[in-house]
Amino acid sequence: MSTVATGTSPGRAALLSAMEELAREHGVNNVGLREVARRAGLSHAAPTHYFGSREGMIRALALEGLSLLGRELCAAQERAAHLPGRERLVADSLEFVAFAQRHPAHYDAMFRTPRPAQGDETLDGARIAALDGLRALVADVRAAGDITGDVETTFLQLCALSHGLASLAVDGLLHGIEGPAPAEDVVERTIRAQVAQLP
Amino acid sequence: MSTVATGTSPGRAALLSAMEELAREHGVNNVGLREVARRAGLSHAAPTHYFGSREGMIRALALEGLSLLGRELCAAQERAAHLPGRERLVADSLEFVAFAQRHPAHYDAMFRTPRPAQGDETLDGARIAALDGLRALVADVRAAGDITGDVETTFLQLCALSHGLASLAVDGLLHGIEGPAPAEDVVERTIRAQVAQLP
DNA sequence: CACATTGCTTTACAATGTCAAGTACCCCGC
DNA sequence: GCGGGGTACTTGACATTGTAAAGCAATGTG
Repeated sequence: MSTVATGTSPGRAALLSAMEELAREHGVNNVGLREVARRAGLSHAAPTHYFGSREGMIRALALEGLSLLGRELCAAQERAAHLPGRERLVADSLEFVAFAQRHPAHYDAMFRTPRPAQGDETLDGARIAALDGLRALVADVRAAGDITGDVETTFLQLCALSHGLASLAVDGLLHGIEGPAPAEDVVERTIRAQVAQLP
Repeated sequence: MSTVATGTSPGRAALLSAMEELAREHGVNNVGLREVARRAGLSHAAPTHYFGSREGMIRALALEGLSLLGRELCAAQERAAHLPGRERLVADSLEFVAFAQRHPAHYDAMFRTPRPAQGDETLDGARIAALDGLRALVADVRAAGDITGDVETTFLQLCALSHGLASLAVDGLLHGIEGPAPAEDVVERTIRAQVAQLP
């Protein structure tokens, strides 16, 4: 073969998980192809073989993370299905932030890999799909009469707030902006206030 | 000299502005010390001389950006001083997002340079200082009786929402999440809705 | 048995970040 | 007017990186 290889294979999976470990430690843009290969016990060119380039490898991590996020948001929704409408919004938003903290490397690759990697439509599609559960939830809760605001506006408010909080939390910036309270409490308080204010 | 050099000097300024150009084009973590030096017309080691390391150079860009942001948020506040309380909150939040779009390289360095660079207290201090105007504004507007919610919570809501929107906008992700409406309209609509909902 | 595909490896190269030393210039005390 | 010390760099070297090209064993497939 000349370029990028098949979908799954033990080597590929080993590389991805090695990359995740390293990105967790050093930040996603400080991981080297060769270091990843070393940790996975393969030759230095194995990552290029599977992912085509450094950027391709990050992209692969992003795709993996997006499908994970989609599943976990749905799972959280099911767990919260019996709660009142607004509580379901709180639960899903909290789960979003918690996901970012649990999988910081994936999260970086998914939503925080600046400039390049723009205009990749399968990546864009995966992002939309991952968030579609949340969008549908907002529509449901509105249909049930628990909130009355415009669905798209409400959805974006929740997305942007959650993404903002998640980014600050993952980068350890919350303590810089807010006081020294534990990050999780600050996040929960803010999201709760937000959802309570929704019209 | 052995390590990092003085505060200002023509070379240093040239390097910083070369870096800003390059970071705008390729994203902040794809700029190379040597490329910056080339564009500034200096030798490949000039950046190391001034900033000590690659990380130090990004840090310098962050500090520059933070002082800029602080000034511009204050300027926006003065321009909006005659408006009703909530409109002043809208104006300052919008200015925050607009700043990120006007100075994407600085913004990345300031708020979106993951993992390392954590626990740098002069950077943390500069971040707090840059946002202090907004925090004070929230307190003012509340003191005037235009809003009633807790100052810290309201402040964090606005910060996180603005940061989230700014990040999405800068990364070109808004079109992926929201429809194809121009980013600026989406941002304005969302921020306006948010401020209107504040208790 | 020929042949393509998969799953890598080896070799090679240009470019990068960083370190150690060197150089040209300016100012200040003597 | 001259030596010494700082400033503002440069030059040279080195280990390491991302990427490209070619190769090679094993595994199907006709």
